[in-house]
Parts: sequence; C-alpha cells; structure tokens
Amino acid sequence: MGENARVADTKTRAEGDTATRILDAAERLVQIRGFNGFSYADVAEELGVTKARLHYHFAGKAELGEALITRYAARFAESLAKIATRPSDSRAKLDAYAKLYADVLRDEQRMCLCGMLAAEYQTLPKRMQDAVLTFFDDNEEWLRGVLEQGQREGTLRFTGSPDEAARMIVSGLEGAMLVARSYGDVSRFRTAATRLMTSLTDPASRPRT
Amino acid sequence: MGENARVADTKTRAEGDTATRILDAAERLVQIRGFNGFSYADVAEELGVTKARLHYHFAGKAELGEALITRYAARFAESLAKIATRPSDSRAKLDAYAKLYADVLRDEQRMCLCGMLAAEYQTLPKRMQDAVLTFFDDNEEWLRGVLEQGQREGTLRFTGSPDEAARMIVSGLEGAMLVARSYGDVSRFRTAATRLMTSLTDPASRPRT
DNA sequence: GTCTATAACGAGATAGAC
DNA sequence: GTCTATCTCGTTATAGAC
Repeated sequence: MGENARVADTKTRAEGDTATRILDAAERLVQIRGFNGFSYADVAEELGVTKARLHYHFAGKAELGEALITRYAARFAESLAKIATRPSDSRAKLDAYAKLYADVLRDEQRMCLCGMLAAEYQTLPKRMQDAVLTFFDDNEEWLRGVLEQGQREGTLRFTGSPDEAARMIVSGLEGAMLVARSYGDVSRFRTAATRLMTSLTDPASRPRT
Repeated sequence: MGENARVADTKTRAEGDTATRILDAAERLVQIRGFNGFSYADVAEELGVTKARLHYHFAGKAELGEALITRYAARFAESLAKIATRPSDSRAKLDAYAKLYADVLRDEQRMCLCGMLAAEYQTLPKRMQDAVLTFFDDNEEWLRGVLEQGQREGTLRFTGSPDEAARMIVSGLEGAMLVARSYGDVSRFRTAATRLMTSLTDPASRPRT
C-alpha cells in the first residue's frame, strides 16, 4: 500500500505537475495583469513550453480560468477551515482572515484572484462569473459565522446584521488591496484592514465598558 | 463678443463633438469592460465611424486612456468642489461623497473608472498609472479636509489620523463598487457604504453622549 | 476630418507528426 | 504528452485618397 500510494502520488505528480505548473504561472499572471491582460503565449514562455501544450491540459482560456478559480477557492476554504478550528476568539479570527489577504498582496503585489476577476466580471465566460460569486458567497458565509460567534461571546459589537458586516469586510479588504497595490504600498492595506476590523470592536464596545 | 463667443463655442462643439463622443463611448466601455477589455473597433462600431477617425483624435490607446482619466478626474473634482461649498456638516458631505460613487454604479452598473484601472494598473502605460494615483490622491486630500472639519466640529469621531480614515473611505467605496457590481446589486453598495460612513460617527460618538 | 485599404503583429485554437 | 506548423481572427496603427 505504501507502494501504491507512492505510485499514485508519483503518477499524480507526473501528470499533475504540468497542469499544476500551468495553473501556478497562470494564476500569478491573472493576479498581476488580469484575465484579459495575459495570454497563453505568456504562460508558455514563462514555463518554456509551447502553447499547444497548454491547450492539451486546458482546452481553452475559459477552462483554464475556471480551474484557476476552483483551485484558488479550495485553497482559501482550507485556510478558513484551519482558522475556524483554532480556539481563538472571533476578533483574532478576523485578524487571521485579513492576514490571508495581506499574504496574497505581499506575494509580488498580487491582487486577490477573485477581486481581480470581479473587475473584469462583465467580460468573463459565464462559468467563471458564477465561480467568482461563489467565492464571495463562501467568504461571506464563513465571516457571518465568525461574526455571530463574536456577537454571542460579546467580543464583537456592531450595528446591522452579521451578514451586512460580513459583506463590508469582504468588499473593504478587496478595495484595500486594489488601491494599495496601485501604490505598491502594502502598509496602506494593513492600516485600512486594521481600521476596518477595529470598527467591529473598539468603537462599539467602549460605550458599555 | 456675443458673436465671437458663439463662434468659439460652435467651433469647440464642432471639433469637440467627435472627441467628446469618442471619450463618452470609450469611458463607458472602460468602466464596464476594462481598459484591456475594449478596442478601438468597439468604440468605432458604437459610434458608427471608422477606427481611423479615432486615431485622428487620439493618436493611440495610451493617449485616449490618459484623456479619459483627465476628464473623469476633472469632473469628479468639480463635484467635490460643489459639495465642499455647501454649508452642510461633514457627515452630510461624506454622504454626498458616497453618493457620487453610487451614481456611477447606478449608471449601467459602471465601475469607477480609476477603480477599474487600478485593477489593470500593472499593464497600463506609465502616464496612465500616474494619472490614476493622482485621482486617488486628490480624493484622499479632499476627504482629509472634510474629516478634519468634522473632527473640529465634533460631528465626526474616529480613531487614527484623518489621512488614514480618508484612505479607508476611498478603498472601502471602491471595493464595495467592485463586489456589488459583480452581483449586479446596487443595494449591496449602499449598505456597505452606509456602514463605512457610520463607523466614523455613531459608534465612536455614542460613548461620550 | 473622415474615409478605404492595408500593414504588422499577437491572440486563441487546431492538425498531425513524433 | 509534447512538439511544429498553421489557421483564423482581432488588435493597434498608418498611408494616402477624398
């Protein structure tokens, strides 16, 4: 079974390696230049392979784009699950959530994949559009859970529904990335993110203390 | 002099008409599809003219793009000046500011021109990049003024510097537009914007009341 | 100022050999 | 699986007639 596992793993790696390397390069390009700002030729050149090879693994740009979002969303969901299981209070979870965005931005000044695609939304293939919305939906649902927890525990105090607050967090962080990236200044993101999160604790919690 | 004025006006209109119509169509396309998502052919078709005509008025896409930002920023500055001279309190000014964004979004679900270009920032000609940053700088400076006024008057209470708060407002509104537009749901923007502005008044002002 | 015509290039995509 | 070669189309841009 150790054999089989290794074989399967090698097989996956051998087959997946090319696909994975394509996804890695394409993901980076989309996050930096946008879906309409990169081409198969760009990816091929970066990997030192031919365009035909890309078409073998991903029939067209639409399929590649869809695969990008799926993988990105899955990775994000994994990170969220990890944060959720940590026995920390909800404010700490929100900070960890914001750090996910900061990590993306710090990596070569990348934009959130789905934030970038949101800008190009109207030009995307339908399936990519749907996948982008699902990403946002999942993030908002996770945040809603954390916010409800914080409200019950008394760690967080905010006006409006947890759902509304969750939406503000997502859009606020996406916007902070968007602008900070143009300035090439990660600290811009950090301060905006901190202010955003603080607005859910300090100001509203002080009155009753 | 009335003659001259009329002649000059007509001349401006006769010459400017084509250029203006090009700018109008291109602006709309960039706000909806992005700078990398539209072409001279798109503009030409929409206006029922040839591509060559566009090149006569705007040498290249870079020049057209630059003109777009310049005009957009000038119009925005005008609106800001109008808001500033109104004898309203600073909270009302912030609401009026947010309404500027809402109006853009309501118009065919357009994204803020510079928010859109911020996403494509890394692919833009240098002069366009600079113009985008200037737009954000101008907005933040205007907001800083309003926030300082509010702080002095006691209408607004917030933690951190007015400058930081101004940056959060700009990025928060841009992000709210970005996400709301994908959902095709303007109310998403409205609630996010309201929450954002409220975080500068209600929560922090309650404790001392 | 506006047109027709076309150049020059890059895009996404496919056929078929290996 | 990966290559070479090629197709077709759309892109920005220009030349030159009107």
